[in-house]
Amino acid sequence: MSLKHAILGFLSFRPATGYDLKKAFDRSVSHFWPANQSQIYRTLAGLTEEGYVTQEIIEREERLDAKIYHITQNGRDELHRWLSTPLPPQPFREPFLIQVYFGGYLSDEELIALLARQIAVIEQTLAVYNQIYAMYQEQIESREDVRAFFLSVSTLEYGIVSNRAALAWLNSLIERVRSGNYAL
Amino acid sequence: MSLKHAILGFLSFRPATGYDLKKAFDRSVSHFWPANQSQIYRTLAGLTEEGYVTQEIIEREERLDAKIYHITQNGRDELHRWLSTPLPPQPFREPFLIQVYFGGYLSDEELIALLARQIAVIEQTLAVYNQIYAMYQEQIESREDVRAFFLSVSTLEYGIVSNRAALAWLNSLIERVRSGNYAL
DNA sequence: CTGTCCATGTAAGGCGTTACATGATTGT
DNA sequence: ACAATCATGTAACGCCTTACATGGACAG
Repeated sequence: MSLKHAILGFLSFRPATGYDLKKAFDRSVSHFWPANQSQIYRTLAGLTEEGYVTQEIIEREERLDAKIYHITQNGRDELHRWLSTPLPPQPFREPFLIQVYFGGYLSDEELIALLARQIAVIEQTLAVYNQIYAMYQEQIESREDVRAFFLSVSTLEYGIVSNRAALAWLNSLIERVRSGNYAL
Repeated sequence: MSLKHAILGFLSFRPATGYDLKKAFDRSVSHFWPANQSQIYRTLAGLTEEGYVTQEIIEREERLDAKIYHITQNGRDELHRWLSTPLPPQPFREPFLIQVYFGGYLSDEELIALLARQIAVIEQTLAVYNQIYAMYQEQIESREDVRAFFLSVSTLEYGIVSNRAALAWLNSLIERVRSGNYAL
């Protein structure tokens, strides 16, 4: 379960509430690990039981208590252990590719529409990634933790290069469908 | 739920048992849609209820009945409808990138080992994909359904180009970690 | 006679999503 | 007056995985 370790990672930077964590995810790793709110709370409960984090409870009369989570030494050890542990190959599921796989049932028009839509989606994603990347480029000079920062930003690079590859493939596919050149 | 439609896709080629389908998945789309046996059986039950497939029951005394599934016209319609329907953007989860994101906690050695392992895994995958692709290249000339065949094979191309992009990124990352050049 | 193939499923549990529910504070 | 932000959670459901269970046929 990687959500667990991603949460430990964020808590290793600073203590946070579940709400803070949700924002941290959305701001940084959501492009390769979208996290959902209710699950963050459930995972935090689990981490507390396992002794990887502790709760600092802030009572707020009339409302539910606010809870600030702190990582324990145990939690830091577990994080480091996991970071250097090879992960088993991950199953990868891409429904869009199923559509292409059975694309023989679609007309050229339908097929090209399908591909063009996908291109539009990816181009939008890339525009966002590029913008964020540019922002990081400005920031990096003034940072003390250059190495750690660089590594975290490199995951965005991954997003950019893999989306570019997908885009090139889609464009070439449209071209070949249009020209009827079905050579491999 | 795309498994449903992938199954309909295979049944549109020919009737099959759950067992046959499992093999069909493993042989063709497992690189972007690994399917698991128990789920295939459950999904087939659902498809039957929905009227997209029918069961031809072969009784085998002493053993569980064998069931051959046939797609109905309703099922073909549903397949076509789904194939041309835009899919909502898919959440994408890659735990390896979480490891890189928090890679600041690892030493250069640990980090490079992590990246090198990933490179090895991808290179192996690519070797397999390339081999299968070469096999298809030989086959395509003698096929009548060139267009449909071409489209199904193009999903393998996707696997190849996206893995190549990942590989290039990993190599560049190792290089930069080694040289301590943390520029973006 | 051991293992692999064929062929079916059930059970249990984890991960993840969507929807719902509460309530104070701050900004427009 | 209304919406957004802060902050917590529960409930229900669906997808997917892992493990387990059965049993004939056939090949080495």
